[in-house]
Amino acid sequence: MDKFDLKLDQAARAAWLSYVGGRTQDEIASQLGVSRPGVQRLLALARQEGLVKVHIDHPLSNCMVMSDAITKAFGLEFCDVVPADAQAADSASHYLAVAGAERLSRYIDRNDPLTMSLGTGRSVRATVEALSRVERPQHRFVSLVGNMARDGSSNRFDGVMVLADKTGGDRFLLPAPVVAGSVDEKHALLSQRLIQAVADVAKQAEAGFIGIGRVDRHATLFQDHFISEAELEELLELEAVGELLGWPMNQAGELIDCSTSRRVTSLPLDMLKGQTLIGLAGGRDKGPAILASLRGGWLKGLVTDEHAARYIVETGIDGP
Amino acid sequence: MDKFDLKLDQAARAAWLSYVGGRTQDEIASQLGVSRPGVQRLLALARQEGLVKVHIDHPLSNCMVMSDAITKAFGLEFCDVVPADAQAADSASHYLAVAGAERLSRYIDRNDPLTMSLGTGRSVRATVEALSRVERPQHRFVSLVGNMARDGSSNRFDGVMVLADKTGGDRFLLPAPVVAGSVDEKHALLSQRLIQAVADVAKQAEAGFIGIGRVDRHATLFQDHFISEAELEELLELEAVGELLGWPMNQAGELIDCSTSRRVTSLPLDMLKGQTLIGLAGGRDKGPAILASLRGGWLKGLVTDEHAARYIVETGIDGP
DNA sequence: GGTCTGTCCGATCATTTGATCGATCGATGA
DNA sequence: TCATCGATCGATCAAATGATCGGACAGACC
Repeated sequence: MDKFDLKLDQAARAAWLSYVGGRTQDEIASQLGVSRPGVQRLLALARQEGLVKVHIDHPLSNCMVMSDAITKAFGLEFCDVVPADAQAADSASHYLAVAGAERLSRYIDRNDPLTMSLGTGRSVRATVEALSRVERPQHRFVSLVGNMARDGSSNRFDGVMVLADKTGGDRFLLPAPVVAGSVDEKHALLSQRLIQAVADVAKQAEAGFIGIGRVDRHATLFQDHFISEAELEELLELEAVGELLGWPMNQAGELIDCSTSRRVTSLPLDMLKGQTLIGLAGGRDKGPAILASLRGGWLKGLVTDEHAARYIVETGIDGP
Repeated sequence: MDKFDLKLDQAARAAWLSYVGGRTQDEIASQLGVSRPGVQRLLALARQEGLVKVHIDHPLSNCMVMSDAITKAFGLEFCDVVPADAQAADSASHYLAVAGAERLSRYIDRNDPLTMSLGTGRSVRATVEALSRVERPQHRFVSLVGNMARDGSSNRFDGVMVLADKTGGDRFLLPAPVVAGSVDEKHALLSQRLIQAVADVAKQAEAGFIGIGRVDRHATLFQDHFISEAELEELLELEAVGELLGWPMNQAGELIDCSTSRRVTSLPLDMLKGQTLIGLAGGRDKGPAILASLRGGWLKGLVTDEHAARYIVETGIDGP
């Protein structure tokens, strides 16, 4: 045992010289009188035994911890967690938008022609608005969700519109309401050549940025009158907690089949499993919805904030 | 400034991914959307700004033994001994600074308003520079030593300045030279309202971090022209071996009364006996000075290095 | 409006680090 | 005393890192 302690002592010394002193392993080797690989082993030992404690002294380090945990737990390609701003609740959505825009611009900046799909929602809208103007007429942007209200008016501020305006790219809108009036209407809509053409383009998209909706009294779907109060009640009855592109899902992320979901005109989520779907949502209230989306494995990337991330980590990843 | 903060944010992210997450710079680059050299620069920035804190969590048995011996022998509250580095004497002061900063941050991190006093010297300066930035505007930092040179210029990089900048706390500087030109000038200075006000704040400090100066040909006091060659000779004649805040003392730690010491404007050491004075100094050459300070009982804590510690243990504590 | 300067960015190369594998030394048992 | 097993050590190579350089962009000044 004494031998091991001696080694640990030397390991600690090597760690000091390396991490605090910034010496190279060669220098440490000559100082401690061992070979360079020997120093290597000492350092490995020091790390393994937990002698080396690294602390990043910045508020973001919290976010990084959670981001890492979420990425690993749900097999994402990335997860951006923006810091919560205690004194300015309204700016939280702005942070989200900036972070989202940064991800988005990674795709847009490319010169090769690109097809990108977009969902709807405040987050998506804010994200594209936060994007800076670049000339990319070769790109194509396509809606994954109908952008018409029930009264036939079309949302002028659809994400696709703004994005196409900013880049000069082509736009493909889905001229349909999010939720059709009846199953028959839905089938009628979906059989239209125009809509099928848009759907075809959407299938070719290599990535999609979509919002994540909660399903409760404050649901966007309900507040924006895409679904009626009775329909909301039915969804709640069936334990829906969130929705992606209008498709409701339960806590486990399983799609819910019901009278409402049968009338949703958006592209089926199954069809999009091949492409990189990126969720944008923040706020503790959205936590359950985001967690459901992650559990269902629908997303490849997530941009969220500290509040939601904390909910997800605490609720979704505590068990082993 | 906003731009700089954003950069720092990203630097923190990069540092986290690199040091905590163990990713390679390539992975970080693709994750943050910058080039690899970009990551490199971010990491350099993070280190430079002190975002990265490394702590080696192992008591080196050698250091530990001496630390214990010194703590007991001189009735200290603590004694930190950092490992020595054979080559590269310059980095030794960095080790000291890291250890000192760790002690210092124990005080600073507190939320209740705090008054701390600081001496001058390279060690103190390095220590505050190694401290990470924290927002603590409620704290007050006060000089124990005049921070003006004889030509009237004031050291912009006084420890108090840097510390106040880093925390946003209040600063109280002593607008006086360390050693006045004459006894009359000293009294004139000390009777100034302004200086008395600063002294009053200093008396309220609950802890002070001060350097320990040697008195010989390489004395800081002499090299920085705070005292003349003739004055140095006089001090050596009187067997001065060290000084605290400019107050010279002999081997036994007794203050020396002489033409020089009568002109020192710093706060009297007696007045500070109530507060926790913590000495920062390392290197075998500083051994005698440190030992004298300990023997005089002026210090409650010590941060030193292996060299000085060995000198102290061998010279000062050999008899039982 | 043009040019100039300073700053920032990314390609390239030298250095450092991490990992593998064969060799050597020591311990143990016949 | 010798053989064998095991552990540790150091040579070598691939990967990762740090540093330098040339070029491009933005802002300022003329």
